[in-house]
Amino acid sequence: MNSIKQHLNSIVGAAMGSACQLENCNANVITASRPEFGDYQANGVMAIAKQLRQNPREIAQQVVSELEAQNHEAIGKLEVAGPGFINIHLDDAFLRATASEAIAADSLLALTDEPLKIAVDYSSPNLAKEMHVGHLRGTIIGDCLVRVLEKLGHTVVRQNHVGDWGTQFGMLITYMEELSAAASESSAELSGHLADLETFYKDAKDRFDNDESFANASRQSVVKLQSGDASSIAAWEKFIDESMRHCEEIYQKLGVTLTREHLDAESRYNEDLPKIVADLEGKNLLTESEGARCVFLDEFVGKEGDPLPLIVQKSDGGFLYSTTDLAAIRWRVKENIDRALYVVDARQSLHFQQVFAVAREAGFTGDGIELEHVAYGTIMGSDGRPFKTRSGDSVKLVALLDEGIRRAYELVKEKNPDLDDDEHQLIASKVGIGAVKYADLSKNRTSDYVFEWDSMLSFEGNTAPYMLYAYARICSILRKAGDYPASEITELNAPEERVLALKILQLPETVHAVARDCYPNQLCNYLYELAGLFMRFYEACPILKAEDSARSSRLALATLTARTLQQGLDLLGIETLEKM
RNA sequence: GCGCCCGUAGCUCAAUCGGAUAGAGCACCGGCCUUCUAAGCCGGGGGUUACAGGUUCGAUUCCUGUCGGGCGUGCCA
Repeated sequence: MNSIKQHLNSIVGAAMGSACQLENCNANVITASRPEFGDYQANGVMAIAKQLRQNPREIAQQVVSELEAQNHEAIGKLEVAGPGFINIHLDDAFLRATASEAIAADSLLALTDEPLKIAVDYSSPNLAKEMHVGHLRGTIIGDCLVRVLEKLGHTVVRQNHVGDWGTQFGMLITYMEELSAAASESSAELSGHLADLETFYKDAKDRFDNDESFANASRQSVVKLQSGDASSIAAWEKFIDESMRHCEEIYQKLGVTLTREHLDAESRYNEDLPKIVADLEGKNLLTESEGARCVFLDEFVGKEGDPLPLIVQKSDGGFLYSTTDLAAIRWRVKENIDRALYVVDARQSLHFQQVFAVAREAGFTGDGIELEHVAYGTIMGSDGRPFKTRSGDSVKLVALLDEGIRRAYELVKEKNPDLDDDEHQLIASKVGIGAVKYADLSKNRTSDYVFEWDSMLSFEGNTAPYMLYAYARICSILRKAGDYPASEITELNAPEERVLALKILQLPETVHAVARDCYPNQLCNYLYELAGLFMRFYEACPILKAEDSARSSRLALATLTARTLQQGLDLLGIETLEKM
């Protein structure tokens, strides 16, 4: 299905064009700000009138006459209001027909006219350590965007840019080898040690800091690893494999679509890195400064007005994240990627500005791959500081998710004591995980937000449970309805019915906006409104007890609501429940 | 010092890239279950959108300044 807003935009825009003798008029159609203004409103006339120095109301009236003459089936009534708004009331028969079509079709969403190849770089944990809250937003938001883009028919390349290379791995491998040598441990026992990566890392770091011979061995290990020494590589692979297993466990628990095949490990670019530096040099972009090899661009200024470099090679010869990022851009261009999204913490925005600018300057961007830093804010504790444990450590993601499930379990048991424990467990895991994800996705991506168990699990307001509950209620009705012939929406007489049907038909415009702007909270807002409208419909309009045609029409409307909720939540990465 | 982001109800958050009377939830007060799941619905109070200017038909949104906060600012990722 196409978006109604898009449709109105194009017909109103065309009418404006012919009324004003202009091409490409932007009708600027939005959903009406108040119910008495109709369903949609076109705001574009005022801007055009200003440009032409004409009376906006007169132009609006001309546009309305033009549209009325064209007799569009979607439009029921038009009126000029205020300084030059055009209020649009949709035609009821059109709404009924469109909603009925949506039931017949499998999905409310049509594929995009312009399918692109889009790379989404997200999650990106460092395999030396365990995943923590710092990875939550990127993982969740990235996964939502990936789902949305794929649903619209884009080809999506997920890239999990894990950190699997660098000096710290020398230390970890050395520690790992030391442990296995000391106890001649089997690999199973070794896994036991690695099960708590955080402690493992700390212990290794302790050895590194306090034992000179261990530190030396670690440094040598790095050199051996980088020169391709077989046994070092084998140890490294073992470590990476084990660490990756931890990530997968979390992805699974979180219901995220990432798997091993989406790995875009930084080690993959190892061989490209010297070439990147050489190419920059060849383009006269490279400057040696304080022993490091840098690219200076005029637009970047540091402290005291000094030029600010993007360092691509350290004075010790090592490469950096920036070098890998440049290599990745090149790879994407070679793969004909049209758009690359970097779902990464907002604190790295300067880094990306620099990398993107250098890539363009060096001609690495081909015919203009679109590079976007999809920045997100920090998760804060209730004290307004970045979210940490009481002792000041970063909160492990496993622990966080388990706590969500545990808290949900207590609530589910209390609310619905009749269900058996298996059901409690299942509901708790979906509700707990859904609550955590939804709490994140429903906030404006770019701002910091406060992590609060109580509000995300209080099951009230704009939360996952509220929507899951709405869905479960519908399922319950449909179960009780048994066999019913509901395939058409034949009446939208009650205002609650009409408003609900219209909201359902607005899913496409919402999803397209998310695909364009990468703000998942737009979808959350939409679903919250949808669920709220259903709740009101539910209170106001009996379904099972209604008379024949009303019953079947309302069952159809309920079915369509359920599907829309299910589809919307699925795009967020949240699983629905038929009972709760 | 410079750069980026932010400041909306007591609290947590919205506001469809400039639209009409700034919306929800929590908390507070009051109603609704012999009727489809009350994890729900309805009503009430609560705002000079940090402050001061400017741009225009119209500003939470854009510009300037002030105050307050966060982040970043050359060998981490």
